[in-house]
Amino acid sequence: MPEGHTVHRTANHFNEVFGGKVLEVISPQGRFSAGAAQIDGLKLIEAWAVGKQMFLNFENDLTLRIHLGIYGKWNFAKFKEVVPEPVGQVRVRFIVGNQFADLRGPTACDLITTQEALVLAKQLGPDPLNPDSDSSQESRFVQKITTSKRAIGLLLMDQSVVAGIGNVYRAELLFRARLDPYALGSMFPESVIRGIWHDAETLMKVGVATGIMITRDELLDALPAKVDRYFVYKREGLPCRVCGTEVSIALMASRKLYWCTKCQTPPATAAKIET
DNA sequence: GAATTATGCCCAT
DNA sequence: TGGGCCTAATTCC
Repeated sequence: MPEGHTVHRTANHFNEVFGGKVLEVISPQGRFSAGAAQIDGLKLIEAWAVGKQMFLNFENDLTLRIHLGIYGKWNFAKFKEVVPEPVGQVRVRFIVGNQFADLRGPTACDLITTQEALVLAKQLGPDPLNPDSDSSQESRFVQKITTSKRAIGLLLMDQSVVAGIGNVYRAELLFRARLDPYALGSMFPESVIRGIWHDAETLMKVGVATGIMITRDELLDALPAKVDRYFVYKREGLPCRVCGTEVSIALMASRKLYWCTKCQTPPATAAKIET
């Protein structure tokens, strides 16, 4: 389920299982054979993530950049005697001791220099899951949103505005703030946008900790059911959990947008007059 | 067993 | 705006 929290969680897991160790790297599927050969037998220095991309720094300044896209998945497992045969299309397999990780269907799996990886990471927007001491990430986010004439629903999906939010968090963050996805960034007072940033931090940290996107506070203590877990995401035609109005669906930049037309409104009139 | 769908993003037009 | 990528799970006959 690749929104940013999943990628950070995977990076953490990689550091725990494979960090500082010499990896065996192969491409059972064959599509990454040349790349695998270049890092096979090298030590993994560190795994790190920005937004939806994960970076694996190896010795000799080589970094593997992985983006799961919409299909990509990781599978981590242990084995007893012999590594099990790969199931399905395994692009890359990492093996250390009696543990392995299989990567299937990534959009991107490229070997680049560590320097190139740093440049790429810098081009991404602020990431609510990469903490900073001086709130500069929050400031960047607020600046980008409040100076834009694009809809807030588009801005939250733009990885150069904020890195790591996807379709689920977009829908749920906007509902929690009771904001109309079509309202333009420049219509919002800074305080409201700061609120979204902090809510994103909160929700995505829960996502990293649990591996599940929990966006309704009452579900925090119970393992939520797999389906119909959210406020509005994938709930088109069902009653809004707050007001009972049918949840709406529309395409926004060819992605499905879910929202409640009654609960979610443009920013307050007072704020609009100011701008 | 076939068709549809997906939490993403690139590119061409 | 629409097609392509690329894989597995779910839904539809």
